[in-house]
Amino acid sequence: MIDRNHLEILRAVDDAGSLTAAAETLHLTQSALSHSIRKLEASLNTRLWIRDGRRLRLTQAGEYLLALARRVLPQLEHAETVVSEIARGQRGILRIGMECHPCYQWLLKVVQPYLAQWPDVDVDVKQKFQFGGIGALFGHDIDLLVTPDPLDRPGLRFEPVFDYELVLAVARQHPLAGQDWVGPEALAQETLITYPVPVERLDIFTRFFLPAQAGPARHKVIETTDIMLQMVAAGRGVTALPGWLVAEYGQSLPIVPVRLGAQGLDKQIFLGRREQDQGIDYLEAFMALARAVRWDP
Amino acid sequence: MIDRNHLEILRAVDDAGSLTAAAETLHLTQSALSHSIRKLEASLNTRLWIRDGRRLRLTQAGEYLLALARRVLPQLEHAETVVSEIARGQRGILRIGMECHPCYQWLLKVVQPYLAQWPDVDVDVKQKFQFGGIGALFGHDIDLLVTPDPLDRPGLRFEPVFDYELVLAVARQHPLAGQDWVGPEALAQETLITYPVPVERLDIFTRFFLPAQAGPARHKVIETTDIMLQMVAAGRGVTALPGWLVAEYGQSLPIVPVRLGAQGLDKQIFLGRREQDQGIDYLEAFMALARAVRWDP
DNA sequence: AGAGATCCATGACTTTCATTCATTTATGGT
DNA sequence: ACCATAAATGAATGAAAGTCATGGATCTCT
Repeated sequence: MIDRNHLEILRAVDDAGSLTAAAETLHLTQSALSHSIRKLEASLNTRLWIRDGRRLRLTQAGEYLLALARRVLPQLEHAETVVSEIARGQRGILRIGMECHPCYQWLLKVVQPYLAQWPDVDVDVKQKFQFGGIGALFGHDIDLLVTPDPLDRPGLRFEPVFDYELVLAVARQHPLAGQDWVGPEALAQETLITYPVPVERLDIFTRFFLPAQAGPARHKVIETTDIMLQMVAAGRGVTALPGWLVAEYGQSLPIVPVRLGAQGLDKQIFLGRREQDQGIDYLEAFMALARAVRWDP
Repeated sequence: MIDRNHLEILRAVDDAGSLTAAAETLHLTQSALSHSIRKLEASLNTRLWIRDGRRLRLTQAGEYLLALARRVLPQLEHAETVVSEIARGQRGILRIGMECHPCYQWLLKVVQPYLAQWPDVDVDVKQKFQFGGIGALFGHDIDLLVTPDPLDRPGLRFEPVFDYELVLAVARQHPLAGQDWVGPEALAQETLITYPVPVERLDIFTRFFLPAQAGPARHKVIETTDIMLQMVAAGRGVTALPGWLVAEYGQSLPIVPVRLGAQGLDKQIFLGRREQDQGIDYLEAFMALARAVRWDP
């Protein structure tokens, strides 16, 4: 059984040139080393050194193990520093879950400076969850959840990270483009484009159409924000998105925002995490950055 | 201090799924493992597992160490089998020293079947020695020495591996080509080509020219046998080489052998090794093969 | 809800093993 | 021949790893 000790001795003896000198560097007595190597040789059933005069020379088996030591020991030593970094929260993998399609744009704005600040932390973003975002948080599949629905459960903590208004994005030459706001009935002849999620999780339905017992003429689903807004710009439909996002895309595409209802649809995005993770530096740092980032100037 | 034990435990717990099951496979009690991991965690100042219900889940630090274990443990295990192979003389590096230029051709004929027979033994051939071939043997720079001079020293053993005749190689159309043999004075007008070694180590001088107080007209040195014989074939000189070697090259080049002196110059090549190396399988095997190989049909 | 089974944690104790101390043996240099 | 230096050895010791017995927590099944 080759133990770390043994590799350590192999290396020290080779570096120091003699048992006595190696014992010094290992803060042991020469006797201890002599006993150790004798025992190791016995367990391997091989000589690793042969006495040549009053110095030791490695046998071929010894040479082989020395090479192993020089290969393996640095890995173990490095692992110790890495573990201590992880322990102090200075290194790790931050796995972020997303339950809110347009938030991806926002997340990018946080992750970018974050990665620069924490070079030893890897960020991983997941979007599909077998048991929902909360389940993923509980099951330790993710460490942070970006969601519009802060389901308050013991063991979890949700915190709003930004407020925004959900607006209707329409093409610039669309008849509705000039209006201050639109009501549900004004969209009765329109095509509504949304992300492919259940209607009960779309605020445009739950808070806009349903209360008025109204609905759009057609409903199409599209996966990506870019294509979605290309469609809107082409006059092929309208969609509900965060105001800041529409404003941003408005700079490159002929689309404009229109308020939904007289008061507008206000929303909040929350960042959820496990209570027990409190105190992990790189996680706290992400929260702080998330709160700080402004998304529309 | 991360020890092999610890990695072993990390892996076993992950494989078995629980402490209790891992204890089984490691032939330890569950209690022993519990104590061990507790101590390891204390020494690293980090939790590696967190209790999740009645099962253990790895923390990030734990995951990292598990990855380390899966990387490092197989190396240690493999090393153990390699060492035992080396111990049984079934694996190693055979370092052969050469003090005899033309022997290289012969060596190739031995090494070729040897490598096939001993796939786990590497062969290394060295030709330059700071303190001579004997010194290299004593200094463990080489394990075998191929030499024409068996310097008998305590601790070393030399064994003749083949006898041959040193002959003069001349171009086929050379005036001497038809003769049964040549005397020293017959070469008084010739150019002699040799390897670049001191004259006192060239038999053609020590045993042929010097006793007759004669010598060649010119003496050129060339490193390689191939070029040397190209020169001879081109009529640019003559050279002294093993008969079997000249015969072999004679098949592709217009060169022929001529006996040196009426009786010819007989030589022997020896293989030397350290006495203490007796019993090393792959070394003995090389000796046996060396004795067995026939070099001229 | 309760009983039983399963799993991990813990403390006291025992055993094993690494380490030290004191000495001997071997080897080189002067 | 003598001294300095290096490794080996054996007995003694102490720390670390292991066991045993037990308790607490959690999950499952009825």
